[in-house]
Amino acid sequence: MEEELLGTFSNYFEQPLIDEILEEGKLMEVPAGETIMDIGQYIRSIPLLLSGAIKVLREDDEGDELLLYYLAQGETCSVTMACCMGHTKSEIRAITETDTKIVMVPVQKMEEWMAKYKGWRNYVFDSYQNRLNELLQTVDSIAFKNLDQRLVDYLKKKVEVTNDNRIRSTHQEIAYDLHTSRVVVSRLLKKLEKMKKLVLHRNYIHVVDL
Amino acid sequence: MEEELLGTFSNYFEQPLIDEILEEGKLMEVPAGETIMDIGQYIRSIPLLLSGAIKVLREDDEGDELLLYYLAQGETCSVTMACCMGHTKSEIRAITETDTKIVMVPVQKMEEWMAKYKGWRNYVFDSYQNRLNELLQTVDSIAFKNLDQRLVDYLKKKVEVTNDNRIRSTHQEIAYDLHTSRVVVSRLLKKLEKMKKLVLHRNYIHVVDL
DNA sequence: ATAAGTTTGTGCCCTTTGTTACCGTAGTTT
DNA sequence: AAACTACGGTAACAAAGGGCACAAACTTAT
Repeated sequence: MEEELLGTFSNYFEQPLIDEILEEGKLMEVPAGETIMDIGQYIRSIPLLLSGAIKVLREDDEGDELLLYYLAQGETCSVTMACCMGHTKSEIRAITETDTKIVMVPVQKMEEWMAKYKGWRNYVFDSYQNRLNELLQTVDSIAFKNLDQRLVDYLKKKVEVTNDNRIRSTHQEIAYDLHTSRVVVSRLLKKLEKMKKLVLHRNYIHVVDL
Repeated sequence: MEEELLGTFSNYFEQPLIDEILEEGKLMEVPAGETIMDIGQYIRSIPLLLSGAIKVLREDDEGDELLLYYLAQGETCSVTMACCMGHTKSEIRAITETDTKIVMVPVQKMEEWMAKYKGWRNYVFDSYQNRLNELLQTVDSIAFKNLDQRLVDYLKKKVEVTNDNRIRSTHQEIAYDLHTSRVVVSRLLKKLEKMKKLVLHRNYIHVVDL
């Protein structure tokens, strides 16, 4: 685990901090598709993502979902951090998009390191900044763009994050992420196929050029 | 200024910090309707809101706007802070909604106090948390609600923030904030009037019961 | 092989929201 | 008073997206 920590975070973290993380953090290997955090849960540790990708989503009272953003290697979920610090319940759900390796750090340590390590402070702040910017982009996307464009953006992001130009999702799953209906997604995908941007198959989509 | 600072922030800030703010901060009194921060600007100081309210909005490339949230007394704009810390340009526009009193604190001090004062750290974190949550609510609102409900929420919030149940806006201004057209706003407002929830007048709306 | 379930394609219609156009009213300027 | 401007009301139409129904293609279980 040390090499991975070093490789991913060494530009942020000083050696004593790395040592503490090794000591206090708990390494988890999670397969794709697992819910590692859910709405309404209390959170006692925060995740540092060593490898893989995690999707973060929001749900309303009626169970309607919306993808907020993906977390990639070296990132952490600030919304979760915010919940930790405020000792409130989680506002979001996090699901592994690919197989992942995660270090879980207990909240108390996180607060302690805040005063103790400049590298940690910087990391936490940069994370907040990144998350805020991602959220702003999400807002832009749903406020200013139409579904065609949102779908294209979604597919691009998915290819990037999974590092695979075959998207292994059903139309229904995509519809949930974009908070729309399966019929609409099928329609738009067909349109993209006619434009030669992708090829549709059962259970996966081959992205050619978006 | 000291009394106002104390009144607003004394639950967060220790006395030496208050003293430093008094020394380093610059008090500004800004009338309603002024743009105090604009998209693309570099930011050299962050605002602490002593009194009044500020509206924070986002704009896309085509100049379409969307209200993100309001800042109230004792709050600060985390998106701005994030820009400061990352030394990037502002992602948002901030306009005074009412007459306001603001203390502007230079970025360097803010970073310095981060290591020095626990109260400041807590304040900054709570701010981030509040902003993230507000942004999540904004996302919920545009993703899951229809315009009727968004308009009602908007009017409620406006009454709360200005502490005035006469909303002094034209339909066009409301349309800009909600990122829709004037005609649509007029239509929905008329519907609300028929439901006895408000009374329409030229240049202002008398909110009765939403 | 057959049945049952899942996934996708598609036509039709409805609701919500956006657009255009035009009018009346109030206030302002000349 | 006439002309102009900003604001709001409304009708008619357009576009985007959602819902329903059903068929076809494919997969899995029996």
